[in-house]
Amino acid sequence: MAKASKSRYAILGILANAPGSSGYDIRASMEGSTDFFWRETFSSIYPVLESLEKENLIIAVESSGEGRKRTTYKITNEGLKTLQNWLTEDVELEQARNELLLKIFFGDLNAVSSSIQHIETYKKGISAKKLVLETIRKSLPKEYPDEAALPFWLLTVEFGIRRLQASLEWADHALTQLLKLKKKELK
Amino acid sequence: MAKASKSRYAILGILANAPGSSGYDIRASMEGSTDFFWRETFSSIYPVLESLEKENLIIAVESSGEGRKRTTYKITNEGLKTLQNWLTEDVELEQARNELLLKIFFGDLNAVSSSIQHIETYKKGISAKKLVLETIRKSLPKEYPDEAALPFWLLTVEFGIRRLQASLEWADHALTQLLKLKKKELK
DNA sequence: ACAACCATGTAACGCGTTACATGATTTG
DNA sequence: CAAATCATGTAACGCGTTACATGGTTGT
Repeated sequence: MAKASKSRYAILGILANAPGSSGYDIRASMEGSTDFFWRETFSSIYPVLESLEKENLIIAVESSGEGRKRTTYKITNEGLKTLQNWLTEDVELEQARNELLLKIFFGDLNAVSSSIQHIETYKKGISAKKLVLETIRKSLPKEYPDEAALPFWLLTVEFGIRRLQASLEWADHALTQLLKLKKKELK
Repeated sequence: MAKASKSRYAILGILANAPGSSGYDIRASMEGSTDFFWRETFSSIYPVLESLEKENLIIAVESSGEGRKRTTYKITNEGLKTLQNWLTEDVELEQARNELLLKIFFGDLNAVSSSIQHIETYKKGISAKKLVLETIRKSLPKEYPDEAALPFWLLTVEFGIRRLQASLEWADHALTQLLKLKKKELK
C-alpha cells in the first residue's frame, strides 16, 4: 500500500471554512494561504470532489443559473465529523528529501564555487518566500479580524517565516565556510 | 512526465566516496549520514544499481569468493562525470507538504487541546532528532579527521540542527498562543 | 479583438512505498 | 540453536505531476 492521500482532508477543510466553493475557488483559497505547505492542483481537486460527494462527505450545489457554470460544494455533517476525526489523528513526522543538501553533501566532488553558487541561488529563493510570508503575516489580521481561524493561520505563517529565517542564517554560515575552503583550493 | 528520479545520483555519490560498496553497504552508508535528508530503500537501490551498470556509470565487482556472496560496485569515469554534471545543475527549491501545519491550519474546527497535543508530540520527535544530529556533529570530525568531504558533511548536519532548533522555538511559541486560546475557549 | 481569467476535467506516466520472499552467515 | 545481521531482490499499488483538452466570460 502506498501512503494514503490527504488531499481529501485539505479540500474538506477548505470547504468547512468556505462553504459554497467550487473546485476553482478551492485552488484559489489555497493559493495565498496553504500554498507554502500544502498545494493541490486541479487534476487532483476535481476527482477528489467527485469521490467526496459519492461518500456523502460533501454535497454539490449546481449553480448554472446566471453567469458562468460552476458547481459549488458544502461540507456535510458527516464530512465535518470525518475531517474532525482526522484532525485528531497523530501526525507522523516525515522527512522530506532535500536536493540542495544532497548536492552539498557531495560538494567535494566538484569545485567549491559550484556549492557556493547553489547556496546563493537558494538564498535568493527563500528570501523572496520569506518576504511574501511577512507580507501575509501583516495583512491577515486586517483582512480577517473576526475570523476564528486567524490565530491558527498565523501560526502556520509563523512557522514558515521562522524556518526560512533559520535557513537564511545557515546559508550565510555555509557561505563563510565555503569561502574558506575556496581559498585553500586555490593554494 | 513525472519528476525525474534523483536516486541514481545519491547512489552514484555514495559510490564515489566509498568505492567497493554493495547495495547493502550503500543503504548502511546513508543511514547515519544522509538519512535525515535523503533516504533510499533496498527496493530502489538494487534496481538503480542494475541500470547504472547497464549505462556504464558503475561497474560490478562480483566478490563471491570467501564469506558471503556480495556484488560490489565502483563508479566509472563516465559515472563520475555524470554525477559532477548533475551536481552543478540548478536546484529547484520545492517545498514539501506538511501535515502538521495542515492540521494546525484547520485547528479551529476542533478543540484547542487537539492542536496542543500535536505540537507536544512534534516537539518530542524533533528534540530527539536534534539530539542525534548534535551527536553526529561532535563525532564526525573525530571519526573522519582527514576526509575531504568533512566540511560538506558538517554543513548538512548544521542545516538540520538549525532548522530543528527553529522548529522547536516555533513549537514553544505555538504552545503559548494555543494556551491563551484554550483559556478563552473555557470562558 | 484580444488577453486574462474563470471553470472543469482526462490521460499517461513514473516514482516511491509497502509487502512479500528467500536464504546465508555470524554472534551470543 | 536461536537471533541478529548480511544480502538481494520482485510485485503491486496509489499518489502526484505534467501535458493535454475545451470553452465561457469579463475587462481593456
